[in-house]
Amino acid sequence: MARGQFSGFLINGHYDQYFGRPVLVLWIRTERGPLKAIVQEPQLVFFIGREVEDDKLKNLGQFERKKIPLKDMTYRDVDGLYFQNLKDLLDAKEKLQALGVRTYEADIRPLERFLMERFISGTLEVIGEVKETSPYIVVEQAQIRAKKDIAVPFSMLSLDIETSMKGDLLSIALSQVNHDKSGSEKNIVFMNGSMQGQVEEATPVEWLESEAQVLTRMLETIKLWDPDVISGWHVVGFDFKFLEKKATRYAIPLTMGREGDRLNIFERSGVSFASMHGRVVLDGPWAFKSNFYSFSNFKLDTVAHEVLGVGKDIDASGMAKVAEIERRYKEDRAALARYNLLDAQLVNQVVIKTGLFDLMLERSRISGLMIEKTRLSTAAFDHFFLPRLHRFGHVAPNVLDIEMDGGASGGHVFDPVPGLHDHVIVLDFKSLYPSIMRTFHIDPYSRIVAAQEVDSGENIKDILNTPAGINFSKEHHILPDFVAEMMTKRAQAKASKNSTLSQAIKILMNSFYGVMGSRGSRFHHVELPEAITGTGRWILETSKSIIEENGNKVIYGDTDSLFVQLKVGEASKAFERASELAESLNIELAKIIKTRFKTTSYLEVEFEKYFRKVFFAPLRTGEGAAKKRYAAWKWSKHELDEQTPVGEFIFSGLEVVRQDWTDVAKVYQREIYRRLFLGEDIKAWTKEFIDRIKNQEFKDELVYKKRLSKPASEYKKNIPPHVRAVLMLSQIEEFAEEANSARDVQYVMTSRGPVPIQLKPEDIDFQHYIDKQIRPLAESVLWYFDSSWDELEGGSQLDLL
DNA sequence: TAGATACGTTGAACGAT
DNA sequence: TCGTTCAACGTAT
Repeated sequence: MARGQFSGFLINGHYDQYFGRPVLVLWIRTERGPLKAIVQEPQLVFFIGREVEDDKLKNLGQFERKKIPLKDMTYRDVDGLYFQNLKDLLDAKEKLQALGVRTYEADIRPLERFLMERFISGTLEVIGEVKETSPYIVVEQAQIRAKKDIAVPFSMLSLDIETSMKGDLLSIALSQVNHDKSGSEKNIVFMNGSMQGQVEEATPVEWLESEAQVLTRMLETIKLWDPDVISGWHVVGFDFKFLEKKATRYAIPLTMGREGDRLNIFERSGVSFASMHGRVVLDGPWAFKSNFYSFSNFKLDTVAHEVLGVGKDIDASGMAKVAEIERRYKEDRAALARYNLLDAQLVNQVVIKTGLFDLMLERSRISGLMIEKTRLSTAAFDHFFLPRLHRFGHVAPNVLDIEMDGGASGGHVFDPVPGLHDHVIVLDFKSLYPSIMRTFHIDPYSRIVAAQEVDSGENIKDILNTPAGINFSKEHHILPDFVAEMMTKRAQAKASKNSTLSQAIKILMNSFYGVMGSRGSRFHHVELPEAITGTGRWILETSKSIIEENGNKVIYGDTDSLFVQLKVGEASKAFERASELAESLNIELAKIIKTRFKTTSYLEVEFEKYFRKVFFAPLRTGEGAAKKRYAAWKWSKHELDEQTPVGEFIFSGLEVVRQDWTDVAKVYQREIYRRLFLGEDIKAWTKEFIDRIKNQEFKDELVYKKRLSKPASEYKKNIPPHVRAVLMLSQIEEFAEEANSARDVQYVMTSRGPVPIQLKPEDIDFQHYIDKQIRPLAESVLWYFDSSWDELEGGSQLDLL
């Protein structure tokens, strides 16, 4: 056996036993192909208090207890318990829990512990005995260490199946690309049936005789093409589940994994996941959502259209789509193959064009989590925090041992002044919560150090008391340094135009506050989020005072933003004045923080945007103006000098941005605010608009769209309109199945009440739309002119006379 | 195989009139 | 019929 050295990107891995000995298996994408690294004898350990008597450990099987120089987070000494295999460790954890003996870090899995203790994040180096080189490299006795700045090309296979209404497998399309954008592409469609229709070169089809043959050829092809990533649109919840049923029926195991292992499908809190050895599963909509992409909706057609400007081959949805698929299967299988393959290709294209997979890789590099786990914020926190905590001499509790508490209050929102305001600038604190953590040394470790200092009365000058009255250590901390490192990296990424890396860092930093506030984190303590939000509120209030002492008025603000009204004379130099205000606020805040807290401020206020006009609508229920709801006319600098500035209309929180309002309401609201800002007529136009609705001009803009948070039949306390619509659908046999599994619904209001659009109702209640979708939006603005809806109607009646 | 809180609006449900 | 409460949804940050 020759020794070899490789470097690459960690795909995934797992704990296993080889010949009775524990090992970790790591799948790595290297420049020289896929590699399976086997690490012998990973450390299997958790901790218990030193005072726990050996007596209590009698029935735990084989383990070794060692004194180690570590304490828990209340400064109690701990010992390590070292095990021979994972099962013994988990058994011991259970038994000790039953005995009421507290364990520490017993819920950390061996692979994760291995990676974090070596500071491995995404890329790594493997040295060891090369056992095999084909079809993948196998390295035994592998030694692994972190290695940075490695780029390797991933190959991605997109899979899409077509099925009939009664559950036959019609075809499977596979499309594989290299993720390096080289453009090379492999395509195939396996069709269950004989050749039919006009076959084109771009759509290679294999005509097969049975579902079993289609399945078998798919598995053979995946093995041959050997992709690093398998993707698809709802590929887990639909395609994989469907294939699994067929596989069971024909006793053909779904050996899609890199070493011929079966596809593993499992559920967690109602969501389906899938995994296999050596390949990443990338489910399009799920991956886009968990990476904070936003589209009008998450249908492949919509996303493809918004990203690529192209659509699917079959322009229909629901039953019509299924019908067209079946028609093609009967009459034109080549056309079905084209459609099937196009869907598979579209998934690859949107993933590449949006940079989704690049972002997933960057998040893996930055967080240290494996690609499929990058959404797990608490795990990401553990990954950087735990090894550092150990080096400072402490172990962490299990997640389940975290104390429940009332939770912390959140950010501050100012009461806006209702009505129209001229010349308003918006100042924003850049990454407010991370910069608060950095400035005020907010961190699980610095909190326990300060608590210890208070208890012992030693080193009191080390203590920083935050505005919320919570203590942290100035000198001893982990998170503030990590935040500093991330901020520096992000600045470099921005300077070198690496927006993907910058985004990955932003996502990670933004998760810290949530993690510390979450009872799903082993580091949760209510004082941590409370110190952050409390400091945030103090900063916002202090900033308001500073600005108002200088004669400008703060008319609104939310968590990390301040809306400042310029004075009459300042309007013509709005942009210069805005930058000055931001700069002087930074300086003033830093001074106050230096004086009061004896620490350096890393807070940074930025001038965000200039609103020529902004309108805060009155509350529909109660006094004053609504928070988190405004419309604005934003100008850029050059527009100050233009005769007819165009600007941009901004809607925040208003109906325009809500998907549960109808299009007719949105069309109306956009226009009424445009007219408000430009000083054009509103009343006559509104009357006209109402008439247009009555004249049925907006027949296609009347659909309500709403999601269901649970199956329609489970709504018990009350039955809202959108649920009524689904229940109506479920009464009709043709739609019953669709209705029972519906996660969202589209309906229109008729004289019979809400009716789902599938039933194509004709008796639309136009008056409902006028009263419920237009009137409230009109009244918000009419209020400003001391006018009312009734007045409008009255006027309309007068006109008739 | 758990990031957070703050907020507004609608309409059903319910009890009092 | 009216007023109040609250479930449900979607949003801002």
